[in-house]
Amino acid sequence: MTKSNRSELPPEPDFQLITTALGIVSGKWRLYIILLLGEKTLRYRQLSEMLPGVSEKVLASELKSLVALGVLERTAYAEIPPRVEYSLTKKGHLALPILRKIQEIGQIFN
Amino acid sequence: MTKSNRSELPPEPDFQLITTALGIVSGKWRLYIILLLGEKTLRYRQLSEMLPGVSEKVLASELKSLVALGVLERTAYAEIPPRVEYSLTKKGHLALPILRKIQEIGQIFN
DNA sequence: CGGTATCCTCACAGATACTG
DNA sequence: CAGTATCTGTGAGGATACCG
Repeated sequence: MTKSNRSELPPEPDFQLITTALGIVSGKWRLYIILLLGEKTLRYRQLSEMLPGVSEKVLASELKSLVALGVLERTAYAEIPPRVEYSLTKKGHLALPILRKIQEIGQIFN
Repeated sequence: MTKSNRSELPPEPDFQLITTALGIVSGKWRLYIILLLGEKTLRYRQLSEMLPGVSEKVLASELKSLVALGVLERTAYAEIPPRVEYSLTKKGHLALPILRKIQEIGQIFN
């Protein structure tokens, strides 16, 4: 009774949900990558240039993980030279508003 | 011009904010600890029992870090046996709604 | 009760060189 | 251009024993 709770979170923290969520965002570059792709689709090289300091290996493996998690979508075009674009999936877009909000936490504690 | 943007986030991701935010939540038990204390003040032993699987050392060091970051408050009572209570600071309470929302990301990707 | 003090280990971030 | 392959180190996280 009381009222419907169709999309509300339980009042108590849920360890499973937290673990899943942290699996998405934890990693020095992940959140940044997702937020960049939340604005527009980008090519690998563009991402690499927008993230000075990240090594090729780390960027590639983070992208691969995020694709596997269903956050990002990878589109390869059969051209020469090769072109690969990364964008958010539907789920990624669903999560985007919350992911953006995480930056507000940074504002509070800066 | 346009409209006021007193508390809005910039459209582009801010690496500094993201880094600060991740420094708060990243860590296997941190978010869980914060959300538990978001509901009520708890003693060390209570936290320890609500987090089966966390070792004494890890719990103590996570609590210490969160206190240092300004998320938690530690109150020790000069009693025997000793009593120590942990609660959210003002900043912690400010961040709480966003921190709770992070669980929704888990719902999306489960 | 509320922690330290030690010791361990292994996953993962990073640098660099190379390839389809 | 868009990645792999390989090697390396660092530190978060953990197990256990002990202390004020």
